[in-house]
Amino acid sequence: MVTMTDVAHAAGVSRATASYALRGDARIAPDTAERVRQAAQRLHYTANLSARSLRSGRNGVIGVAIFELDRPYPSEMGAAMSREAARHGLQAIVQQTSNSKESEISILRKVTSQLCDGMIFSPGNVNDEEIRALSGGKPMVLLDDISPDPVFDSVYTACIEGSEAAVRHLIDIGCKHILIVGGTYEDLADDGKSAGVSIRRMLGSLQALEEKGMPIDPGMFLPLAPWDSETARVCAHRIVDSGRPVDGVFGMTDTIALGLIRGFADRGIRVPEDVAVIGFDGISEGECFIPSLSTIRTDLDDLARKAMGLLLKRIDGDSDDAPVRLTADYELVVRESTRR
Amino acid sequence: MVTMTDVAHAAGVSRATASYALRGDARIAPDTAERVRQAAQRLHYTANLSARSLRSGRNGVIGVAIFELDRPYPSEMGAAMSREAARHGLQAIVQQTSNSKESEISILRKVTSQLCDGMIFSPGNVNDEEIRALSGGKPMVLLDDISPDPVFDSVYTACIEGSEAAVRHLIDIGCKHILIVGGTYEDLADDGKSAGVSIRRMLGSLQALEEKGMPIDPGMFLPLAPWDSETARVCAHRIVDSGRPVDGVFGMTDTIALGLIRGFADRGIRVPEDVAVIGFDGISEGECFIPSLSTIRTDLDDLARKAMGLLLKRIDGDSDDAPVRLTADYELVVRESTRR
DNA sequence: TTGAAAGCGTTACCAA
DNA sequence: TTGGTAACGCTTTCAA
Repeated sequence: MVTMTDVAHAAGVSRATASYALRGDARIAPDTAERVRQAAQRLHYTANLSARSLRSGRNGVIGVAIFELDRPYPSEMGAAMSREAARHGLQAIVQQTSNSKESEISILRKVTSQLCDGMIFSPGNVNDEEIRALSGGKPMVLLDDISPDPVFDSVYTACIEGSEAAVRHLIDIGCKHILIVGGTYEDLADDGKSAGVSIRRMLGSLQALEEKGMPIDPGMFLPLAPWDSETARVCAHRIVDSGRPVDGVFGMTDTIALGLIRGFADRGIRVPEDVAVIGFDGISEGECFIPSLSTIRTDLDDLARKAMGLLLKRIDGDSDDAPVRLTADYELVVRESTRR
Repeated sequence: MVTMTDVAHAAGVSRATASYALRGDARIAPDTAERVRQAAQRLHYTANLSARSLRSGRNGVIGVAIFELDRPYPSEMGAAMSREAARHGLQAIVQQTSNSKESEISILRKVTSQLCDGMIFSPGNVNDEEIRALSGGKPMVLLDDISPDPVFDSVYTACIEGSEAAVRHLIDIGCKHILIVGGTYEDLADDGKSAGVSIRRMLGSLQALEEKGMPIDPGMFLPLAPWDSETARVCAHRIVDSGRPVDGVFGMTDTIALGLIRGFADRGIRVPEDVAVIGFDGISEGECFIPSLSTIRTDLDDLARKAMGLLLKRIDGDSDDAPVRLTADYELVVRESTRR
């Protein structure tokens, strides 16, 4: 391994000079700096990030923790974060929490442990207080934080407005018998404030129904666990087999919506002719599907920009303000699954 | 930030003793060790990985570099690697190379830079020599390395055998006019040895055709760049519009195959009734698609197990052997897209 | 404009 | 069984 000492030696300067030269400090004479750079290149020198981090507390690495790497939405989000980090000359490292508390804790420790300068984190099973204790004061931005009084900056998906737009769209194209898949009406009652994604998507749906003067019936809300396409597929079978009238469905994620369409197809129900289906997220899988999926697309580039912006501000110490909450842009994307 | 010194102080022992105690060294008296552990827990101590890495050269982190985080196959692979790392008590960090040389180099530098103990790397635009120069002697396992004389251990997808199985399956179900999408026949000629994924998938396809005594025509092989579903969709349009007879298609990746099916649907061509379609990879998206996609599924758990096994052997210094090459298991999965 | 030297938090050697 | 101490490679202050 070639170290800074080697480079300094090869260039005939001290370690300090080499360090300054390589980071472009103005105090070093141009020709000295050039000599050092040449030596570094010749020796294939790369800075030891552990040493740098240990000494200066910074290493240019941003941690991104998402639920599952093998699901489209979180992984597209991780990709957006990586791109955004690169735009700032930083390197993102992505870790999956597997939606387990143990794993979330282990990842949070890594932040404390100086693996990265800060972290963007999707909390699942761990609350703000636990995060604070584990973060050791390192900057952190949360995604869709459900804490009632926040400790960290957070960026939200536009669950309420987006779901409202989704259900409004179903009503606008003439749906009379709408189903919302992903949560139950009962959950709405006991949870006034600490509203998770599922609750907020129900709230938005309700707003659209009320606004349009549609009848509201608790039976319109169907729970689903886990939120995956196979479960949704089975759910669609049950909907059809129950014989209840349905002409529009809002799946709380695209993955759910695609599973529903697949389940309807299994029973000979056509989308959009018999039932219109709309999802939420905007994963790229929906574009290629047959029929292509209408959805509320979260602008992941905007989400990444906002999250990274907040994080970098904290990292640079420019801000000691109270926690900030931002919401990512979204857009209604109308495709074949609701076109009629 | 609470350090080992704080813990040692709180437990009334020296730093050295605290260090040994926390890592369960047998030399420390049980009650001393317990006292140290209690203190560490009470103070929310977490080891500084940078310091550990700097001193001992190890920090329990494994790097995984994949092309794109937002494509199903690489991200499912990243997930498999993360699970496998966790099974060994290690933490995987995933980085995307965005298939750019600059980015691959920047990531390789991170290995050298002690961010992780070793790396699993999908080389795209960087050759073995460059990797060796940049890796600074750190252990590395490559995926589908195309180098003629390898420097590193490598794990391969079963491109040749898998593609052979795919095309054989098309022939078995009665296809007479087969197309292979993802590479051109001309590429086969100049590239005898350093065979990339595309070339190897063509070679396997050819073997099946020969074995079954089917006529071979260079026009059967259609290039595609980039390998994504939108491009494949357009390709399907062109196939249909050309009017050539086709009753079976092998898409070199599932993403290609799904795009082809979508493109056929755009032109009213039914899969599998008019054209049977099979892909390669086994991404979960194919299960839910309409029709569900037949494919050669790479066993990603097996791939991860083999790659991690090789890497850990090198990290532990158990092996100074010549580079090892292993191949991941695969399986033919027959679904609706070739069922008739 | 450059160099010497002091640490950052940890581990590992050696001595007690 | 424990403690002192010297590194690991880098950055940064202070002097020259």
